[in-house]
Amino acid sequence: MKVSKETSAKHRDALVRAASRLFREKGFDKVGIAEITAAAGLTHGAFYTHFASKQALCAEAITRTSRRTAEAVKANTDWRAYVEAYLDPKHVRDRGNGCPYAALSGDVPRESALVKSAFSQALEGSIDALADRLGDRNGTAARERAILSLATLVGAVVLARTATDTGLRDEILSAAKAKLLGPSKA
Amino acid sequence: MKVSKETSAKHRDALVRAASRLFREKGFDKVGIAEITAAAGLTHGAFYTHFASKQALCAEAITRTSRRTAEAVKANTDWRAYVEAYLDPKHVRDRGNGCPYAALSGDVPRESALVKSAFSQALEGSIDALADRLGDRNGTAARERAILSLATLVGAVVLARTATDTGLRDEILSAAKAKLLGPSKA
DNA sequence: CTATATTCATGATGATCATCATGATAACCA
DNA sequence: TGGTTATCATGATGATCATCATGAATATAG
Repeated sequence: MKVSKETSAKHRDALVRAASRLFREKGFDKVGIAEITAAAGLTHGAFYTHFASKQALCAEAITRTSRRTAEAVKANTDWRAYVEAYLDPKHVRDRGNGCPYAALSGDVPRESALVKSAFSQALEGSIDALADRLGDRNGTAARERAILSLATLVGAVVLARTATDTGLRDEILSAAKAKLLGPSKA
Repeated sequence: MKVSKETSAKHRDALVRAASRLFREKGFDKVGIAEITAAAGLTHGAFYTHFASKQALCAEAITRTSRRTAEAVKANTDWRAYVEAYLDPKHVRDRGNGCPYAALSGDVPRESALVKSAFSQALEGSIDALADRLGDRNGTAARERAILSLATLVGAVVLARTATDTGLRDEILSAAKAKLLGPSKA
């Protein structure tokens, strides 16, 4: 069953996309090759013609998703809207389509160097994009502001996702919103 | 090989302690029953006389560790020192003995309801303890301040742990320190 | 002091999983 | 167009793992 170069490329892309979503949703360890290939409309046999290993796919999925994240940051013109969407219960619920940093940073330190370095580079890129987007303010360097905003956003969503009751969840989200969009300065 | 009630209790405690450390260090999925029992000086056969399931042990390990965390917060009298230790590279490196929220929040949403609810209750307790400790300030309620501090601390350490190079890691830690212990107010 | 119940060790069991082997099909190149 | 090669499906394979079964040993109750 050979397939045209074009179709093969589509399959590869579908695998990376499916992996990206499933990894964010369930974590690296709770998603198998069979599940990923099935979600891409293939069977497990097709996997190793496209990727050297599961870890290699992890790395690629991270790179792809975080590139999209950085692009979204650069394209975005309304910081307030961005933060509000980020800190929305919908984002807390929809892990599979949300921020890769909030979804995966907990797992990354335990994975292979390949995955770690893909993630770390991706994070650098997103911090750069965010720093460009935010700029200096009140004597705090853009890069520091970017790092801080990211840490607060990620920390809030990660904690909010552990809440079993929506009261605590919303409290966490509101506190972060108040801080980031806060009383005086954004 | 029956063992005295006292010894049995010691074994149980050793299991919970070993699990707490190993789970924080490697995550729930990357630690097996055999590894935990071995770390406690037993074999896998001893496990099910003490716990109904791995998930039950997860829940108990979470509860125990976070109780200790909350107690440490309550006992602590030097907030600045606490934050500095939390945001120290040593804490970033030593996952197994560090903050359970930074180590496990990423995994918890994917585990069973038993684990989730243990974690969520634990988090509530720690927030309460921190709120008592911090108090109101600048018109921001203690509880909101506690949640925000926790989100920033956890977000910073979680992100710092993903950095492959110490430059980015230290940048993240410093930014959070500046924010929390900041220019004017602690 | 004896009978019983409990704790632990050894050793299945069945499930899951990443990865590999093989063969069929069809694209692509000469 | 025919031979070659790449891509996919089916079906191992070997490892890992949570959990259970069994038996030995001894603490503890009576």
